[in-house]
Amino acid sequence: MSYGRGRIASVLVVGVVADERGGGVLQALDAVGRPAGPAEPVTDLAAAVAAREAAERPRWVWGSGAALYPALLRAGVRLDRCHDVELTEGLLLGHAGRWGEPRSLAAASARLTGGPVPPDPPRPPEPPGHGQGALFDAPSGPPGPGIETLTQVYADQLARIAATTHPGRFRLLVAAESAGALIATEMGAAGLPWRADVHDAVLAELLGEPSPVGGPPRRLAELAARIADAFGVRQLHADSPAELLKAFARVGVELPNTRAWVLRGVEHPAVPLVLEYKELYRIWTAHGWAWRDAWVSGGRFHPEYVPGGVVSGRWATRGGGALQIPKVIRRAVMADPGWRFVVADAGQLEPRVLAAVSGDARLAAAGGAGDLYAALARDAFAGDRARAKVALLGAMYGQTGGAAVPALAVLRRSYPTAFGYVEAAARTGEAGGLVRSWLGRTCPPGGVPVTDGDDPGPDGGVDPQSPRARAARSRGRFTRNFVIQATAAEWAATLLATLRTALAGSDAELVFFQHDEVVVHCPAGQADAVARAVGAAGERATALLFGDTPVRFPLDLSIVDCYADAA
DNA sequence: AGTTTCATATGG
DNA sequence: CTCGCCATATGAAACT
Repeated sequence: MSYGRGRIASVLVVGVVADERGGGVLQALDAVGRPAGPAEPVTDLAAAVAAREAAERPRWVWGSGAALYPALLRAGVRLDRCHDVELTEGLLLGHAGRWGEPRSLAAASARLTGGPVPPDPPRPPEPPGHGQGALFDAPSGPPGPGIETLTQVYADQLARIAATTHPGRFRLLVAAESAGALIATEMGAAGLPWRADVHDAVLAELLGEPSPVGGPPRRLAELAARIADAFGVRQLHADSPAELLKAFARVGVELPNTRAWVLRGVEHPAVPLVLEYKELYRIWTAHGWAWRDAWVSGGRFHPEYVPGGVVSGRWATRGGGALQIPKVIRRAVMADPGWRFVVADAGQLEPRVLAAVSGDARLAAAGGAGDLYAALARDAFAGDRARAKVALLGAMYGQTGGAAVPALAVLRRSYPTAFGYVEAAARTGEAGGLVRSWLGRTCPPGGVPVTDGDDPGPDGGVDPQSPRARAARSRGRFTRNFVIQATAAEWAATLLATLRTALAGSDAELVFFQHDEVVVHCPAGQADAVARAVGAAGERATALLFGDTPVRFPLDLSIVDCYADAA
């Protein structure tokens, strides 16, 4: 078996719009977005798209993959690549400093022709029981933009992309973002294999039997009683921070809050009980029986992924908390019989991104090692890996206090170029400016710059305590981290898109993606080949983004039956 | 009664 | 002198 295939020399481009009756219009386009033939009205859009995909595998241009692709997928049509006008418009508006303006095809067209710009319609979540109803959900309002509108906006977007700071990079960003929309739809439809019986067993082991009346399960009720006992009271809601604070105060312990790390520093017989209660209570409410009934069906967990749902370009999810599945609950994620999971995790992704984008040769050399922190420690921290790590993380997050301060000074001295890179991003943000990721995603604008209209302090400077100054520093930390986090998201999205292409036509399916981690479900006999394909996708992503860089982006790969067993 | 904010947990 | 980034989800508490 082999994965991957060659590129076709010239990629055909076909625009597509849907009508409300399952039909639509196709339109071949040339390299600059002009019509390259007559518009082709069709009555069965899914069939027409499927036929064209099989014959030419074009790049599809459409208003919104989130709106069109689910119905195509339900009809059994899988597409190789697309240009998503709505996602691209969001990226272009951001690049132009017009973050937050409506980004729909209709809005983009209105800006082009000078008409009134309609606000983006709220996107209703896909109903959990999808699969019935019209092939393409009939919009309740007036008919959507036609094929001429689509082609005009597409051509305009191509021109605007060409005018960005780094057009080549921006094209990659648009391609990755568009592919992400396809993958998110496919992944949500496929779902993550989920064994309800194993989930039940985990819950029974942790929580005891569920209460028949919907109250807390047995072990939680027992813990609550023992906590009340330890405080010498009849009853106590351990999940209420206020009650807990009062209870501790009565036994002479004054606490600022009831966070776990605060409680851990307290000597009292109730503490270990409370900590256990918090942990189990969380699992019961957020990932217990009710969660399973709502989100798991047919042996799969079906979250709704939202690519680009986070300002940094990371994916979000709507409902189900798919990106916060606790480690213990991952025991329920089991491969089908005869199948395996290939789990790949990009270790130390963000510091490696800093090494690659900052142009700091010394840090880039360290980034060539399998363990960047260890290399950093050998190079500049007298072998102290822990100190090297807090220094680098502190620099990327904007830490200014605590034990990291001396380590940060070492970092600044040894890697001035890398340090200066994040410092510059922070200063730009503090001053109210915009920063961009490596491929050109732009951060949202901030508020008013700190120096304008702020009352001078006693020494004539700006009061660092003022709300405005605090907000400026907060925005500086945001922009400082944005240039790293957003670029890391781009690397991961590029890997994912590359991997999807490599796996196309095989039995392997992408079933999970979480920031810097991807899970593929495949027949056991193909697991080794899939693992190699994932590794190759990582190398391809590195080359596409950074070209010839000494920085490596190694993947921790494991082949497992159960997600919880992944390294 | 319904909505918003707070506190706390989870994930990266 | 305060000072670590991005999120989602829950229930309690505080609002309207």
